[in-house]
Amino acid sequence: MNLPLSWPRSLRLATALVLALASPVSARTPHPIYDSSALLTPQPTSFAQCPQFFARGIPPAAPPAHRRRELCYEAFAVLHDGGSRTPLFVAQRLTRKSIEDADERRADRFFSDARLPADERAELEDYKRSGYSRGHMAPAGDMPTPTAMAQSFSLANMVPQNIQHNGGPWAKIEQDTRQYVLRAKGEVYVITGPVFTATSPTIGRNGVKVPAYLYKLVYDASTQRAWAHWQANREGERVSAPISYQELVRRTGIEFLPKASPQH
DNA sequence: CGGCGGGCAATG
DNA sequence: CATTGCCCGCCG
Repeated sequence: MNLPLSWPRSLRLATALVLALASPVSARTPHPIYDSSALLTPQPTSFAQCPQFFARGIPPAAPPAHRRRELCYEAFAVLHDGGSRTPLFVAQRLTRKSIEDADERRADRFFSDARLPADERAELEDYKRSGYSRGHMAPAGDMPTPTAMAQSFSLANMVPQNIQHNGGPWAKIEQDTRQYVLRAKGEVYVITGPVFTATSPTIGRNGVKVPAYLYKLVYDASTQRAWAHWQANREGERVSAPISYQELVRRTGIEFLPKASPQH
């Protein structure tokens, strides 16, 4: 897409977004990046409509539960849990090219995801002065387009994360993952999520659950090798040695890389 | 040390 | 509501 370079940068950016979203925007509509409804309305709410984020096109097999909702975004997919008001997992497909494109300016505009029912979603006030940071599952630093960058700030992509861990060891794991993808032969599928315990605390009026652990599964489709990072969500936690795929499945109860879709 | 990427909050 | 400045940890 080539828009006139004589236009102001903001106009070119806004126009590109409007075309990309293929949604009519009136003259008084806010800048698409800053309008969560325009950001999300065209996005499907079933994994069947975004299989590209899953290895072999097959989403993880999680034990059935109520108040779980599938959300597709431009560069990632979320299984959201209304009980914890957080994602259960967030899936991405990364390639060398997508990482090379991941040079967008950080959007830094968090928003509550209006596609979720009000009694299932986190609000900005829940995180404010909670002592926890809004920790991306699909990292902002992975996002290859302005729209994907903006969408990554949905609270449906966030969990309450220890501030030091998020900015330290966890950020390093995210960087290491990007470095791995830059050297990989083809597609790398990454699934990131929280793990709660019976005594997990909550934050805010809506009771957003604070995870005890965070995991990040990395699956290199070209080598068929998989491993997982497993980190306690607490201050002082260091980058720990990766665990096996099977050990991650055992700890979470989620079969992240099923060989085939479940039979009905 | 500076740059970068993970965040935060105060300010008009 | 958008800008701006700031903190922190990691890395070259």
